[in-house]
Amino acid sequence: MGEAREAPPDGPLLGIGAAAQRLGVSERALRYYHQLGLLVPASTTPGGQRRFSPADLARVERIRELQTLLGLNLDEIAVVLRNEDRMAEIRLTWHDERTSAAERRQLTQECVVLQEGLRATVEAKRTALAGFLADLDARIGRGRAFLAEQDEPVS
Amino acid sequence: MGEAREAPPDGPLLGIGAAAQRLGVSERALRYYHQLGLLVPASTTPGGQRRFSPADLARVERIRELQTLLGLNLDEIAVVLRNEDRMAEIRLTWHDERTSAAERRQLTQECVVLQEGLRATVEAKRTALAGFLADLDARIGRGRAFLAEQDEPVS
DNA sequence: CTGAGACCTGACGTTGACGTCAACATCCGT
DNA sequence: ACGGATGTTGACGTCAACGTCAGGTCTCAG
Repeated sequence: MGEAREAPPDGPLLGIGAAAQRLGVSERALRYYHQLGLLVPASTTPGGQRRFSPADLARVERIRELQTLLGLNLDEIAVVLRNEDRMAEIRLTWHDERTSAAERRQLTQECVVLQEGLRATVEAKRTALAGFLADLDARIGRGRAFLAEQDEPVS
Repeated sequence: MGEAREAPPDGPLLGIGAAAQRLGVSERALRYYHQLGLLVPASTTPGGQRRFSPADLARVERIRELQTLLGLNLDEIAVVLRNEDRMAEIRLTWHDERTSAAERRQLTQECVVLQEGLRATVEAKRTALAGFLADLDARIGRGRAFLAEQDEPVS
């Protein structure tokens, strides 16, 4: 308990090129996410270059997931991520500090409500997808039946 | 058998304004879909105005579904729809005509393969969504636990 | 037959999420 | 200390999927 004060034991920090290559995204995208405040590099060199931690990379993966899987735009993703950040922050200052339990309760409440909103939309999407799959399976089944019927013309 | 030759018993045909309103999309979108060949109105007036059948409306709903649910772009959607159209067409000329059974078999085979490709991507998406939901539930669970713990400070 | 809508075809504008290029700055191995 | 790889900030370009005019045409109730 207490490895380092303000420096979480980051693994290797990557320059923007390496990070981009590892993630399979463009450097431009990473700069863009930074510009929007979606992604703040773990540190920057005195000269102003971005250095990305593994946690940063994970965050980018999450961004892409929210994009491709849920079809959220970057503004919506910002909301989701800010929420998750607050939850994490609250858990960090958990038994710590006396920042008023009631206040914390309030924040947590808000976050939970928002997450449940997200959950609902995700659930709806999954349900719709299931229906879609059933439909597809029906089509495929009919197609396969057709093919089988032609393989054995006379039973 | 033989209600009308080239006129399937369409219900009411709608003008583009009514169709758009009923579907909750813009007239521009409908014209755009038509322009791309995604949506061909059931008929057009001698003066060149589009008249949409219920089947056309269903098609638009499917387009939107493929957009929002699967995140496909209109080109990809065109592929999917053309496929489905061919399957339907084959089923229509089913016991009819002598357009070579082998040929039909070939087409069906192709369609089934494509549909299965789509199925795979949809399935993958659903799986990913399930993982996502589990993650969300975990977060929400932790939040709720926090709140409950504060409601009963001493057990 | 007529006129108020409804509709048509261009043609240009918009928005989100970057791509691309220019001109300059920084980092780091030797 | 140096130089090539790597990075930085603007600024403009792009692409899909429409939005938004303008200027003319079609439809259909009365």
